[in-house]
Amino acid sequence: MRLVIARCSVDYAGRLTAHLPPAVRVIMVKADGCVAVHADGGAYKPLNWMNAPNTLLEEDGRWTVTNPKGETLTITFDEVVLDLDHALGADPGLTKDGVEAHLQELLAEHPSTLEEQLALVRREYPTGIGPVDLLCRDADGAAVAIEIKRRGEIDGVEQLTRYLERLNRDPLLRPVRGVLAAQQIKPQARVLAEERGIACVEVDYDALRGLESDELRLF
Amino acid sequence: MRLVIARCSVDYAGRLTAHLPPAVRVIMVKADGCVAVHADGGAYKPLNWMNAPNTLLEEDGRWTVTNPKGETLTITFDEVVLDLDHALGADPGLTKDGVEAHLQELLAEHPSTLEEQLALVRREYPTGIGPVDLLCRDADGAAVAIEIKRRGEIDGVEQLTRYLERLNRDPLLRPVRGVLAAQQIKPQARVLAEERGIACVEVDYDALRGLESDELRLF
DNA sequence: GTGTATATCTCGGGG
DNA sequence: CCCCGAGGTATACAC
Repeated sequence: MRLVIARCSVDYAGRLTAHLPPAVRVIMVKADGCVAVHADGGAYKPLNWMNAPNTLLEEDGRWTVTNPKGETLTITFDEVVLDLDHALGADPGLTKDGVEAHLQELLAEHPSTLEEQLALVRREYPTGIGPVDLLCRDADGAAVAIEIKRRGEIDGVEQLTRYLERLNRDPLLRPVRGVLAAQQIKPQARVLAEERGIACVEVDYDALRGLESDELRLF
Repeated sequence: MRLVIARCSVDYAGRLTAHLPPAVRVIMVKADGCVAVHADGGAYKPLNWMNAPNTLLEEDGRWTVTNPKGETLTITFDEVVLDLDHALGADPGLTKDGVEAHLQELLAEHPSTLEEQLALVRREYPTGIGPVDLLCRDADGAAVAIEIKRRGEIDGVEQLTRYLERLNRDPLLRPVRGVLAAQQIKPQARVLAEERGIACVEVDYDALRGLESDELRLF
């Protein structure tokens, strides 16, 4: 990782055109070649950047970063305050918990927490325009498509609506109804879902994890 | 801007739980208080971070960053390689060109590039669930709702569909048809749009800018 | 503040 | 490679 503090101006030309007038900034060059120009504020996002892979041409008072797509980032230096380089080595990486994937696992294991006697047919059931999270059969054997979100919003209702429209073309599945399952469902998503005959179920993530650990205790 | 290079482990607890095992990383603390932990690769996004506003509690070998929502980022230091602080001052900020806003301006000025004799009624016409980019009247006086995107994708078709459903409830406007205008329209968006009777127009941004500069030359 | 749409979104997975 | 979906999305803007 190379860290440069310098008074500089920056120009980006690619997906858009952007310009930074001269000021003192921090330039971060990582081992994979990516370059980021940071100001002293404004969250973690850099003012300007260029992701790897790219090539860095270092000339007198000017860097030109070019990527294979033909985008360029040009940094023009007025004054360099600091320029240091320190190898960090590979990072072991981040471990996460609590995301939608885990919620999907838990609900796939315990579909009856959404609705009595609901039985899983398949996770990630393909529809031609993307996979629906869970396909189930209810107590009467009717198909139920379930979309799982951490937060239920309008997008999720739209997504499930598209899947339902597709699934209902299949004579072997028809009629398919929809369930939106989320830890929290926004009122306007609930309204839109109800207009479309889609059920909404709020899911208790911690309770589901409890079920899971109860099962583990049995073995 | 404070820059620390250190062997450290990091834990985040908030919207999810995440852990970083010990390794050498760069920690960036900006003037606004935001903290970002960077590895030596992987684009501009930090491995872990905490945005402003927050409070940084610096203890012996451990930083605890807490924000008002109750999320915490804990950095435990094994060894500090470097710790420097340099005030950068305020940044004049980025100037951009080529985004949707400019495309909207240009098309509001030249609606006839989308369709002959099309005339602007209003930009950002309110619908109750958000504003439609342009509302126009065509050669026959019929209302046309136009959604403008840099890239036309399924989301844009969904969005315009929602607006059209709303606008068509208004007896003074009805019937309203839709046009999706974008620099590039993806095939699957085109298919969905056509299924719904929405026209697709690909827009030449450079040609529009040319029109604009031609006009400027007349004055 | 909520709701809505944008982003040089980034990032990862599957075909 | 593109398509698609998720994100601790972040960010801006209107109501």
